[in-house]
Amino acid sequence: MIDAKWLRENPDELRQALTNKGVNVNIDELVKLDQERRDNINQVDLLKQKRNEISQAVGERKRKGENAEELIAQTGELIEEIKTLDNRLKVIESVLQSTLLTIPNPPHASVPVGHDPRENPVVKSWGTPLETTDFPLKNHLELGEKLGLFDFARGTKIAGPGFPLYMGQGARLERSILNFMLDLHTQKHGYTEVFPPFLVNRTSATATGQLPKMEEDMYLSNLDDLFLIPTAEVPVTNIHQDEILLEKDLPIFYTAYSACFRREAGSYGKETHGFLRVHQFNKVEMVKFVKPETSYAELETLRRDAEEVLEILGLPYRVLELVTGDLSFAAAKCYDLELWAPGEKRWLEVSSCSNFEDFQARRGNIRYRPAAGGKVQFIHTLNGSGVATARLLVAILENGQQADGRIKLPDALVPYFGAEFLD
RNA sequence: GGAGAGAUGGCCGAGAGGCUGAAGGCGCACGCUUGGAAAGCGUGUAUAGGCAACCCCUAUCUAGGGUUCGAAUCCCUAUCUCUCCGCCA
Repeated sequence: MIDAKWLRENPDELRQALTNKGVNVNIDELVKLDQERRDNINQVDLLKQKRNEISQAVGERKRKGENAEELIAQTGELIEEIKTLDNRLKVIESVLQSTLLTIPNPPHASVPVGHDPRENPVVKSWGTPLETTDFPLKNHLELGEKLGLFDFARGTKIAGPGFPLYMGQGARLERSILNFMLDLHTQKHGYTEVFPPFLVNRTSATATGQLPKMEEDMYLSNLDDLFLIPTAEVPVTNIHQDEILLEKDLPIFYTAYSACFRREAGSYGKETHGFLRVHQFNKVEMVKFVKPETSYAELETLRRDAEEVLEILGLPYRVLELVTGDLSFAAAKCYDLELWAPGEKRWLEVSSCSNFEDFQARRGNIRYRPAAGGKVQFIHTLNGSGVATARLLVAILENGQQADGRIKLPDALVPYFGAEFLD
């Protein structure tokens, strides 16, 4: 959420930032509403002060055993007025609040301005994408079918399209990958492992920015008003919802496995075969709570932590810096990591690393107390996939395929999987 | 699902219509003391909003309503926590 105070002082800056993000918001309306709110507060506070003074005087007289009837008689009108103004204020604040919740985070000044995802600059490439081999390259579906790694038809029978069913070595490989990533982040990168709830309430989904605008992208259990999480970011960021952290405890790094559930409404058509776009997938997420002045440095190390997963696995990847128009609702800056899938002959997004600055912290009321004293401040939150599988699995299969039909696993996975090859 | 009990500041815990933004303790910070530390002593220590303002004013004792000139305190509702019973991986 953006700061109303900042908005009132920098309406033009906000207007430009939102234009860059490709969003149209009536800023003048908001500024007006904010002004109305403050006028109302000034009025009603004055009346309340008067009422409190009278009440106090009544108290004093009663203690002395004196009559206070004429004082009490003075309050009738005052109280009615306070009620009226308080009610009006409540309406104004709820409209203002709900409007503020629909305003996306303005992009950071360093983010390249653009609207088309094809404009996202490639800021890094690692490894050499596998283009040709002396045998025909298969895609993950063909490879998986041959080795019996998953069964999409039965997954569809059980739940519906987009709900993958892993079988045998496929199931084991998925689990191995997740364990490998969790171990890397906890043992080498200094994250604390958490295992969060997979359903969250509205407050949590609002804090991270999924609500109110992306409700139709999530699965909802109507009876309980709980949402299946689209990413572990939601429950993990909300660990410290409504808390005041101590500076000495920052930064806080969490990593979590979770299944992720996405309705992917309106994305039928291309890119949907196999694992490329599914309703349920597995992901290891990294979440950081940091002091504001460090968040951009933390974004870079977060990205490095994600990159390292791919480097240790020996998978060629590239990093894109998202242009303003491609940034998500809550992000101020974001990098996407993409893996090369030689069978699909395309890049697959397996990680998004974002700095939300204080956007989520404001919505979730996550703050910290500076050690030197002074005012409590909003912290900055970041998160990044470290990384999302299903798609990672695709890249491992397609990059590891051999002429004889077997799949060679990256060395780092062998201890987890218990064998060098899928066969 | 049934029956009870409870929810107060970073934590523990008083308070039972006005003098309570809230005693006392712990913790924390600073100072004194000390060769240094511990102990001891002293001082300070919630958040948000309004405002140019650390003065001031308003609000906040789980949340939302109500009674009252005045509510942490009384009434209603909701939520959460705990205990017991039932069911259950």
